Amino acid sequence: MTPFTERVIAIIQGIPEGAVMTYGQIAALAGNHRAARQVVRILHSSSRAYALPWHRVVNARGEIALREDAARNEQASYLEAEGVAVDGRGRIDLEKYLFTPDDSFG
DNA sequence: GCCATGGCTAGTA
DNA sequence: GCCATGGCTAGTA
Repeated sequence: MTPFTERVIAIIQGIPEGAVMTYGQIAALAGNHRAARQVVRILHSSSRAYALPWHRVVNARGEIALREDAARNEQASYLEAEGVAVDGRGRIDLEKYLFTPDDSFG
């Protein structure tokens, strides 16, 4: 486990219920703003092992990024269960739901 | 070589 | 729509 990966995992574990973060935002916070795709890889391979709230991660446009319908529906229903509104095309309003860790430190 | 991205540009209306 | 990106991993030697 590299430091970058550890930071990504810690950041994802810190996303609160009812909020989302983007791949690029997580990568930037972990120290490399260009490593968004690595965040994808980590989610893909480590979500289960680390019990990550994978459903709270969306792309920069506020859309569910998963390809398969079944998986998209699963993510949408997890989000809605937490109070995050998802429209028919899998879009989330980032103005409302984006979690920016800086907020916590007022 | 993979990948659940992101940012920019061309092309349409 | 295109394609550069980058940390990681599988597969070979």
